[in-house]
Amino acid sequence: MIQPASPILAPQRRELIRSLVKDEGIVRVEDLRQNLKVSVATIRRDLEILEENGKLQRIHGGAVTMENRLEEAVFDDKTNQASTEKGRIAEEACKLIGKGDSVYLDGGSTTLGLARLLKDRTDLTLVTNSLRAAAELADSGPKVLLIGGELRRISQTMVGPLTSGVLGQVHVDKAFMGTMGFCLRSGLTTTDPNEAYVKNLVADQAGQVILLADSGKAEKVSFARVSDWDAIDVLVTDGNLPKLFAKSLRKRGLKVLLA
Amino acid sequence: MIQPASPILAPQRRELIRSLVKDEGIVRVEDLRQNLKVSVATIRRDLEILEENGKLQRIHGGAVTMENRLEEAVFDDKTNQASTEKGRIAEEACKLIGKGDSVYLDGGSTTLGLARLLKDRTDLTLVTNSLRAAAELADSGPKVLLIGGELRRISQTMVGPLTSGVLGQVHVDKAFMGTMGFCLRSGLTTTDPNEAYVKNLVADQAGQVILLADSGKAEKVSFARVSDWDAIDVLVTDGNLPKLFAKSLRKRGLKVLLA
DNA sequence: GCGTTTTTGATCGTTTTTGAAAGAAACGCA
DNA sequence: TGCGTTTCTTTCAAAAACGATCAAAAACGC
Repeated sequence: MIQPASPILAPQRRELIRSLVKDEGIVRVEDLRQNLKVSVATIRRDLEILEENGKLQRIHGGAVTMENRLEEAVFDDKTNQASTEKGRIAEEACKLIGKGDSVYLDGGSTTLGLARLLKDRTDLTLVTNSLRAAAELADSGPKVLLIGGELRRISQTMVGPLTSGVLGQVHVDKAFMGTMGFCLRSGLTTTDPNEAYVKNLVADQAGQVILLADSGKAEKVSFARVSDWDAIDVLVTDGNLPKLFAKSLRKRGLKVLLA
Repeated sequence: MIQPASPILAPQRRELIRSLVKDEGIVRVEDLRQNLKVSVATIRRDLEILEENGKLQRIHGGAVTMENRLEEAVFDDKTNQASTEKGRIAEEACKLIGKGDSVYLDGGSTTLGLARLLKDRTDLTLVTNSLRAAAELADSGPKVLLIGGELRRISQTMVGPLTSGVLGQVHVDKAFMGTMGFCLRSGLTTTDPNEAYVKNLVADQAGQVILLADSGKAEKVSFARVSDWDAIDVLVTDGNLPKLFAKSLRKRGLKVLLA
């Protein structure tokens, strides 16, 4: 049966606009009016609602995706200061994730970069203690499990003994860890003992432990000891790592990947 | 759609609507009226029933599948909607919190309002399954513990059996719970069984269980049963709650506060 | 068959959505 | 900067959809 131009329901129309913005990156009010056969007033109202819901960002004459916001671009640069290196490390790490894997994602900027690469990986199960990683994947992506625990404000991660509650009940194939410093003698260190506690718990039970750290962290030692090198299976870092350092780690049985 | 000469039975019609919504993703009241040859009043009643049974989600002019329901649109509408009432409810609830208390904060818009009022309460320990509540208190406020668990995207809460890991290790003086519907006969109900599971765990071990719900939720029944009224100690709602309702609850031993 | 309960359709007042119009603000260009 | 044009916000009224209520119709049990 052919419908004589059956009108579209309001929520359906808004969903249409939302996906259009997502696909095109930008839409114009006038285009929407012609395509959707409603008045500009209605279009504007729709955009207003969608903006309130955080689905898009209105601009003069139309709307753009949240990602396209200038503001956000600035912000992203900040988090990725050494963004080229950290981004490359994240991309390299991403290649290590197989289909259907269950992975743990530690807190930190490098691992956060990895989280951004997983938005389409609905095949994965992701365990994390990072609120930012969870926020990054809030709308789509893998199944997300958060470990509980005390919120450490500065890093926006969950730490401390309570984390054992959930961590004791799950297993991950691969754990991607961050660190504040790594050193041949002292192993891995971080600033907060509670944070270290979690990293240890994870490392203990993960099938494979993969450390993501830019070369700037090499030979840096922080306050809280996390673990020795034998807890680590793979190190993904950048090409500026001293060759002797890499060689020494490889002799200890680690796989060292330079992004 | 082909019509039998004889009228069809009501349950048969509803099943038809249900499968239509499932297939099409969206249906319009007017279309249903024409195809089913019944009045709009009947269609509306059918949709109402199907919605109560969790089979679909009503929207202005029709209905959509539960999967299609415009995610945050639903949630955010709620945060804005009766915001004055919810704000008052939150303020009233806030008065119940004593110095140094440990409190649990459930997910939902009303409890989120309460979270906003706690930014200066550094004396508290707050346990929550809500990422939004945690985000609200990300910079300052009480000590925050998050329970772990699977991330439920639509509500941005952690749900499911894994939550028992942390919840088993903590005790809270007061638990502030939200709900999708509360009803004298059916008690408390919500949309997701995993969500209900968490609410139950919390209610079981909290010193005092305080339900925050605007009167619009009264006599609404959702899909997943949470608990009976005897699990609740205090109900904080608004003045629009039918007096008989309040009276009946008080008779059952609940404290009913009208904000 | 008859009284009762359930279902249905109609009506009315209310809420939501929509489109139009007028003044304000932003933009492009000289 | 100033000016014309486009776009935006605000406001209002019409239209569509809604919930509540009531009476008629149908289904039901005995």
